[in-house]
Amino acid sequence: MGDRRDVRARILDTAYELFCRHGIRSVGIDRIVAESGVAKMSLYRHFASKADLVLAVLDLREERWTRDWLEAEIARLATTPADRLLAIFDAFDEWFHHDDFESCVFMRTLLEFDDSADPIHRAAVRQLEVIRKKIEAHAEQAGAQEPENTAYQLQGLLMGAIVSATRGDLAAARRARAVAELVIDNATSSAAA
Amino acid sequence: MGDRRDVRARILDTAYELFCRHGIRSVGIDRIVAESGVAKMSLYRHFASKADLVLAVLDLREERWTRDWLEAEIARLATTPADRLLAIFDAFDEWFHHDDFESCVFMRTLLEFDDSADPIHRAAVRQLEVIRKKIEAHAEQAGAQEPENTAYQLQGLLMGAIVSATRGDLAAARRARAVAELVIDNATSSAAA
DNA sequence: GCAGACGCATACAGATCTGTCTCTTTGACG
DNA sequence: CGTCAAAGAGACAGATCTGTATGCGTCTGC
Repeated sequence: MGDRRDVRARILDTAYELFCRHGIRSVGIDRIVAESGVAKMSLYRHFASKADLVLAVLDLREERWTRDWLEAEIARLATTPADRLLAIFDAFDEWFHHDDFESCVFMRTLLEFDDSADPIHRAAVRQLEVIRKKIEAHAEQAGAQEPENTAYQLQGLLMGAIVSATRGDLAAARRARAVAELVIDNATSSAAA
Repeated sequence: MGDRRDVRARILDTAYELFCRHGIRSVGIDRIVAESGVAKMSLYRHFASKADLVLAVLDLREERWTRDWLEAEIARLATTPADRLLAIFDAFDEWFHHDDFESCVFMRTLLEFDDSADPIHRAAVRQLEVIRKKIEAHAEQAGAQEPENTAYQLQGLLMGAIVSATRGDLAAARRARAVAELVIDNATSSAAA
């Protein structure tokens, strides 16, 4: 096999898929080993522990989902700053309609690890903050009066929509988008008053 | 001990506390047995399996939280139908500020059990629907044009706020309340237009 | 070619988990 | 008091989990 050099990548890819789809605790090391076609000792050579692997997967999720996918979708779907905020909801609508919609691993992990001192819990919190900061930057560019507050509100809408989509509501993003319009109008128009 | 007759209640109480606080998978039967001071065989005499106990806890949560607590708070905090919708957010604000805020076991369970055919997953979905139906009834009484849509939107706000509170945002309910005002105004005032 | 690192395979340790079995004790009721 | 069902206590089975140890093949750099 020529993939001698990217054993670490194979492990990480498999763990990424499994953790994102099924959560952390319900996926065992043995399953990751089996599905990645790798020796268990190779996994523990590259990652000190399961927790270490989880943290690596959360970072990879930031790279692939938050940075590469979400930002690209926002840029693709909208041009003006105000449209960009709404485009997040359009992107989520597409996401929810994917056949293999896997829900949000950050929220899943946050709820699964309830100890706020746990590094895994903290990593999930941090990843949600990364997303909120991106929303806040867009809100600022769109002229929101209180970008931080608006970002909190919009992210709340997004997270609620994810839970709704996870229980099978495919219209969740569109419904949330309608609310987001009200929020954005209110946050930007109060300047004119 | 005089609590010979309510062994089942002691088990259920302990499981309720532990499952609601820490989730399902991270709480083992042994811990429930130890903390309820009951013999393991007594637990399995009253509940066929752990899954059975989980379903009983979800039902108990509906009774205690959804029916007894939430409805009572709504009635206590508001009198008019429109105020009642907003009172949900006020109740959540108090809930989030409890020292022992335990997050939402329905959402936690929904995300923890990703198989939509699993009875536990389905029970969590059903419990969230029960809550949405209650919101819908209040929305109808408040004169919303599309009570179902409004209920979906308000519940999305509530669920997003819960995630936010779980990551430590104590202002989540107040922020969501401000958005809810926009939603309710929009849903009820479009009749006048 | 050869040393050493890397990967595969697999057995294993030790913990934990669900669920069962057995034995003893206790309490309710006739 | 005697009976019987329920509860307590704890060992146990079997599965699964994380993590380690070992032995063997293979590729790479020198």
